Amino acid sequence: MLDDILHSCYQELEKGHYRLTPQREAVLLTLYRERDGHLTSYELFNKAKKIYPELGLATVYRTLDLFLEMGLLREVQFDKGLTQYELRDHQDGHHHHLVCKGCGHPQEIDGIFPKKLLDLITEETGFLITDYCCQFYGYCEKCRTNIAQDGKKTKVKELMRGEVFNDARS
Amino acid sequence: MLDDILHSCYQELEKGHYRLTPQREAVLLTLYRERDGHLTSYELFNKAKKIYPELGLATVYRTLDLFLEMGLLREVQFDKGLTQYELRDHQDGHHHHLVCKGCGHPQEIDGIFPKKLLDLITEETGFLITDYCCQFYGYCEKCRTNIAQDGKKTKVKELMRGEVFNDARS
DNA sequence: TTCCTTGCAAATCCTTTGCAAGGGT
DNA sequence: ACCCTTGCAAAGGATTTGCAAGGAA
Repeated sequence: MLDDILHSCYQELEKGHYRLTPQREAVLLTLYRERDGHLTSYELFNKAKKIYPELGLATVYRTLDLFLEMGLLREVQFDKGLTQYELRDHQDGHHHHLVCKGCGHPQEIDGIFPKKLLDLITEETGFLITDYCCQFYGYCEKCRTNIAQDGKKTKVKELMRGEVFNDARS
Repeated sequence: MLDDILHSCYQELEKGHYRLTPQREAVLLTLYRERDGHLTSYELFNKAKKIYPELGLATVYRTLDLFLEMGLLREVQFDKGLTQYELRDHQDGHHHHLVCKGCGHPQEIDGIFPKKLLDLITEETGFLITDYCCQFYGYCEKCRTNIAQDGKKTKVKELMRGEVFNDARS
């Protein structure tokens, strides 16, 4: 699986006469290792740095832009000003997100719209769909329990910011 | 309709011993007037300023936070670093977005998941859904034509940034 | 008096950019 | 030699925060 991704990445890069540098490899490998989570650029930077310590943050951003353009990645935005990245999984199709307004932790659920539906939309609107993503907002089981217990939504919300920024999920 | 919104807003505010100040009213009215578009905080600020010229940008942000917490609004993020706001429409149900990767212009399409589906998700995951939003990415009719004609995706992409930031849609 | 609310300016956070240097081809 | 790529530091843009002042309850 990783080999597949690396290989297709290498091919894509070659098309544009780009190189597979150690920096880019470190970013890709990190994205692969953490493919079940949703990494912010900063989380990604820190983790990839462990593979290639000279890595600079700007390079991470540039690499992400490149990978995005190559269609290797997907950007997801759950929270204001926080962009998270995930490897696009060409095998298993799309998944959607359950974003908890309590703890901010995004769960994933599998699901795919029938191709018929997408075609129908294109037919009706002229809009050609290349990708899609659905977010469900609400409260996860854990937070529902917490809120039921002490009703302290606000505290949970503050926690969430902390969790996301301080990389507590790693 | 506007009266309904204002009234429910006033009630919500009262609950928390908050006030319906002219600033908040100006923001709300602007959101209502532009309910078919998707306003960035800055667009909102400029338009609301016409109603209440002393309005400050920080107040707009604070008001948006408040309204968000009250569930009056929805945040949508189509593009990195650009948060857009729209009044939540409790009458007509949900709508989804067709986000064009060419011109960046978001179209809306109506659509609603059957409540059965939402319940099923909650049942399976324990996640209680309070809101949801689906984005379809691709190319709108106009951009598809442009790309077919001269293949200049990049130029279109640059245009898009300009359009969004320079408030050309107003 | 109390405390919600505000405008302004400063601070902060995330992301992009300019530039000179490094390194394949 | 050419040009892709990089790290660093500076710039940029959006959002938040500190603070003193205004104003309703």
